[in-house]
Amino acid sequence: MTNQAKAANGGGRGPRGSYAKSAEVRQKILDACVEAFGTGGFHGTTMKEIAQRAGISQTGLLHHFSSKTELLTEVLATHERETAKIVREADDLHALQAQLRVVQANEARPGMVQLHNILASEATASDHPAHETYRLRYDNLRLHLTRIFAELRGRGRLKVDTKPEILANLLVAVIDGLQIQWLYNPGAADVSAGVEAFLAGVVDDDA
Amino acid sequence: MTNQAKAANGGGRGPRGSYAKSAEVRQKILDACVEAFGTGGFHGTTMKEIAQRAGISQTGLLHHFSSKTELLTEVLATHERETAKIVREADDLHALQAQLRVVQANEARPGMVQLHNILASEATASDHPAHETYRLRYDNLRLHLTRIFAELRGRGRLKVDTKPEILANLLVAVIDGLQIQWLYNPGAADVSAGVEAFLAGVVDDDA
DNA sequence: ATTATCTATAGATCTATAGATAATGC
DNA sequence: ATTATCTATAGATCTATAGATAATGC
Repeated sequence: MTNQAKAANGGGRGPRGSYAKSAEVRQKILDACVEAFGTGGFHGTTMKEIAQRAGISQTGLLHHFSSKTELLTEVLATHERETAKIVREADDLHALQAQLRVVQANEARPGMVQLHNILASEATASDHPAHETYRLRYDNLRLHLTRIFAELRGRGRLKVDTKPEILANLLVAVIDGLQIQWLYNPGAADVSAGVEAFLAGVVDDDA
Repeated sequence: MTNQAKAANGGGRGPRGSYAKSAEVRQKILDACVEAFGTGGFHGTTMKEIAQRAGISQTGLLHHFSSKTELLTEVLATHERETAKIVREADDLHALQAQLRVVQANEARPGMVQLHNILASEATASDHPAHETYRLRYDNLRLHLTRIFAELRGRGRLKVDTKPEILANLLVAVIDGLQIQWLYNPGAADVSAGVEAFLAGVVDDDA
C-alpha cells in the first residue's frame, strides 16, 4: 500500500488501512463533533452525545478516534484547514478583504462559529486541551494583522493614528465579539456589516 | 426577627435565620465559584472543586446553596450588582466614560472577567442555565449604548456616520473580544487602551 | 487476517440525599 | 430547637477497555 492510499484511508493507523467507507464515517463523526462541541463546549459534551449524533455506538466512536481530546484536536485542525482554504481562495484580494471574506463565509456555518467562540473562551483555562492551539492562533493572527495595518499606515491609507498593534487587537475583538452577539440574537448583530463598518472607519475606501 | 435581619442572614430561608458566621461562609463559597466557573465554566466545574476552594466539604456546600445551578445564578447576580455599583459611582461622568470605568475596574478582577467571558460563550447554548440571563443582559446593554450613540449623533459629536445600533454592537464586541485576548496573553492586549482607542475614533474628544 | 461494530462492563466520577453529631440562638 | 457540618452512600453518568461477532480486503 502506498502512503498516499494510507493517508486516504485515515492516516495510516494500521498495517493494512481502513475500509472504503471508513473515511465517510470519520467525517460524519467530525461533523457531529462540531455540532456537539459548538453547543456544549468540550466539557459540556459527552462521547455518547457525539456518537448519537453520528449514528454510531459510543464504543464504535472510540474505534475511530481513541479519545475525546483527539476528537477535539481533529475538529480544530479541520476548522483551521477550512479557514486557510477560504483565505487562499481570496488571495487576489487585499489582506483585510480576505479576513472579511472569512467572516462572510462563517455566516453559512453557524456551527463552526459557535464552536470557535465557545472553545476560544473555554480554552482560556491553561489546562484546557485546546489552550495552546488557541493561544498560538491568536498570536499569529494578531501578528499578521499588525503587519497589514503597519503597511497601510506606511502608504498613508489609515484614517486614524491608532497604533497597528491596537488596530489588530480591535479587529480580532470585533470579529469575536460580534459573533457572540450574533449567536445570542442573530437579528440584533450583523457580523459582516459590523466588521465592514469598523474597517470603513479605519481604512481609506480605496485601500 | 425582622426581615432586614433575615436578609442579612442569607435571604431568610428558615424560620429562625442563620448563624452570624453564615454570611461569611456564603461569601467564601461565592468567591470560590468565581474562580472555579471562571476557569472551567459551568460544565467544567465540579461541586467538589468549589467546596475545596471554599475550604468546606461538598455536602457542607449544599447546605448553603441547594444546587450547582443556584450557585451559578447567585454568582451572576453578584457580578451584576457589582457592575451596577461601579456604574453608579461613575454617574457624574459621561455614559461612555462610565462604560470605560467598568472596563478599567475589571482589570483588578481577572477572575470576574474570565467568569463573564467563559459563561457568555458557554451560555450561547439555549439550554444553558445562564442563557436567558446573558441574552437579556446583551439586549439591554445594546439598547442602552444605542441610545447614547444616537444622542451623541444628535449633538453632532460623532466622527463617523455608522448607525448607532452598529456602534453599540461594535463597542460591546470590542470589550468582550479584547478581554478574551487579554486572558490568553495579558501582555499582548490592553483592554482599556483598546476601548479608549475605539472610542477616540468614534466620538469627538470633548464629548 | 484485519477492520468495524456492538454489548457488557469496569472504574472513576458527579450531583444530591440521608442521617449523625456539633455548634449556636432564642 | 434550629442551623451547620460531616461521613456514608445512592443513583446516575462518563470515559475507556475487553471481547464477541460481522464485514471487508489482500
